Amino acid sequence: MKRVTIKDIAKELNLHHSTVSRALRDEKSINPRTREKVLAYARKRGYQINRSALQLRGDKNNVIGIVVPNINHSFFSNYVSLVTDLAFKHGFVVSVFQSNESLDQEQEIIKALIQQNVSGVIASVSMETKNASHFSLLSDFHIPLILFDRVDFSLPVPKVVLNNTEVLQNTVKLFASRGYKRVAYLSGTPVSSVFADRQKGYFEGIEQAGLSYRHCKIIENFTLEESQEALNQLFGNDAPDALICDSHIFMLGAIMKLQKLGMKIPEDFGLAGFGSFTGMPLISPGLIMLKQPENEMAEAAFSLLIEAIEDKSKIEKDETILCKASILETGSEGKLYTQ
Amino acid sequence: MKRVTIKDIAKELNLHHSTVSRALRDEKSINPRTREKVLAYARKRGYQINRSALQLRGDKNNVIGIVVPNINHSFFSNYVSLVTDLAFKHGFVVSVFQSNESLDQEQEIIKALIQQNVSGVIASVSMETKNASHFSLLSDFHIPLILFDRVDFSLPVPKVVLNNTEVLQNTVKLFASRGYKRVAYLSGTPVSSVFADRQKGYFEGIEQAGLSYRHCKIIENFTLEESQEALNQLFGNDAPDALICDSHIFMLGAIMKLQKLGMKIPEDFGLAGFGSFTGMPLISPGLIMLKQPENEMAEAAFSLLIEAIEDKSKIEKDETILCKASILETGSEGKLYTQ
DNA sequence: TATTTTATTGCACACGTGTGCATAGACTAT
DNA sequence: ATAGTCTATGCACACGTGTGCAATAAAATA
Repeated sequence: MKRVTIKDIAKELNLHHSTVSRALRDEKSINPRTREKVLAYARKRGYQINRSALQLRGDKNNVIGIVVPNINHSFFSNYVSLVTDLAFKHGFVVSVFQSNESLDQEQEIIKALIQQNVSGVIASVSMETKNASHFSLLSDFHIPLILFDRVDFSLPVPKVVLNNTEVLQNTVKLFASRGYKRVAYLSGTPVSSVFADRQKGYFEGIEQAGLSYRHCKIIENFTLEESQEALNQLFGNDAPDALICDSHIFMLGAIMKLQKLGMKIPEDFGLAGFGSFTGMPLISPGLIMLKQPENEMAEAAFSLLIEAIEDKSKIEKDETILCKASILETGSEGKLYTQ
Repeated sequence: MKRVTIKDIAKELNLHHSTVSRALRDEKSINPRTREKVLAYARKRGYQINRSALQLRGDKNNVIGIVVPNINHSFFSNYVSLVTDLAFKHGFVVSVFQSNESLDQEQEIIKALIQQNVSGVIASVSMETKNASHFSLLSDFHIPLILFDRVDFSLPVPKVVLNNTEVLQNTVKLFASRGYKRVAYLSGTPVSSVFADRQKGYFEGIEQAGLSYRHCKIIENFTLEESQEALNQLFGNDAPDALICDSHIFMLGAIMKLQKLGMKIPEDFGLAGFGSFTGMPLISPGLIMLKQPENEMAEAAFSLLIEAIEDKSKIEKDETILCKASILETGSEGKLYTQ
């Protein structure tokens, strides 16, 4: 009734456990007859290797840690889903942690990752984390780390990020080229590298397009309520004629606001934004969708990690992979502006 | 530069490793002066316990396995998020697996869970899994299992499910009481317990309400395209005047269809469905939302698991916790029909 | 002072696995 | 027949931790 081990098999077959171990690993030094006997008995008893024992010997335990601010967020859940599949295909198992945007929890998570002896970590830092130096504890334990999307550029590790600055520049310029003059922006707190970079891009884009109107509203929590409040202020006086949103929730709020005002997209108003939900293209045509290449980003992060796990000398490789968002317009079929 | 172990600390302080172990665990038999010395040095060197070694001794490793069909699905991502937080608060770590609705992968996952020596598992079985007997392998290894949402009632383990049959009965009857005569249903394949139960409830509800119209369309893949195809057939001839949807995607398709037909909700047509997305209540008022008590379900599953982990005699307790969905109507404020 | 109790620490083992080395037996070649 | 090679298996150790028991020293009691 107990879990069967290599020693159990050895005792049963009157062999030494080392012989059984070798047989199970298909070592050439083992007599084929013996190997068959061992394999047959192991199968019969449902033997499963004990990875804790392996790990204790110094072998890798093939666990990858994934740290995200919140799993229940379409971007991150998709990303976790992709990495989980990639990992499983490569014989890894994932441990998932969410920081809930809290620095304290992030620190606890790092301890847990170390105690678990994970083979490597991919992390997106929390909003609260201005300084991600606690992540360097991982390198003290020789655990490779890849930063993803929300990164701290001061950490000397490989990173995968979106071309946030450029996308905002291009979106503003696209609007300008279409004749919109008053392009506003609903963003998140610039503590996060993502939003800081985008805000930089927004202002640069305004500059480059020769526009004068500039309104960037910061939204703390990505809820419909907060976005509507911000929209009311924005439309109160000095209203925009185009808007870029950092979240599909903001876009939803904007669509509703515009419906109330009786304004049509894109004739009366230009609307662009990151993220989408099922059917959004069909609810309102003429939307500019800023699409992150999620598969590409996940795959890049994963292969960087595998590389670092297999060759630890690369842990400190301070390389940044910049993935390009595409700018699409909803309609009968999505039109591609930038790849 | 190497990871510091108990033995390292012992050597440095001229103590036996067992003494250090006891000091770190705050055993009363240790001299307070010694303990302080050990703690100070451990802190200084950044000692972190090695859970693999612990686990090898037979102690629990505090890893919980979560198996879902797909992480990137709002219901499951929310559920994984909730369980992850609960687990972390209780000193557990989660390993997440997705079966991609594939039986093969599910079997691989079970092996991985056993090799990892997880303390317990919460699983939702895949669509492809008609017979979940492979899960019983876990019990051979004395690993507690809780089934969640998508369950196989033939397995003698604790389960947490929604009152699927009842909800569909009640929704049909609610529509009937409001004067709708032709209530249709868009569902998933009844291989899954969830949809089988709901379909049963639909037909029972029709029966109990004394209606004659009955149209239950099965949709294989929950995409907007497939749902629109089904809706076109449904509205082709013998059209319904009310519809119950198993997914917010179907609801979205229906809303768009109704807009095209110029029909208003709820005056001309009754629409109900499971799942929601941000802002749905504001897109169309008068919707009947069938809301799963996600927190309650996650908490129930988690506490069942903890119970089973702490007292293995309860592993085989074949108990089913039935959580009640609420039936809400969107509007200025959600109106509650059933708790 | 002799003896018993108490306080603190060390020793040895176990958990499951893999590997370098030694050993034993069988076969080959001179 | 003796030495040498090859084949197959056993032995012993290591990984990091915790615990029952033994041992030592110090303190308390008689």
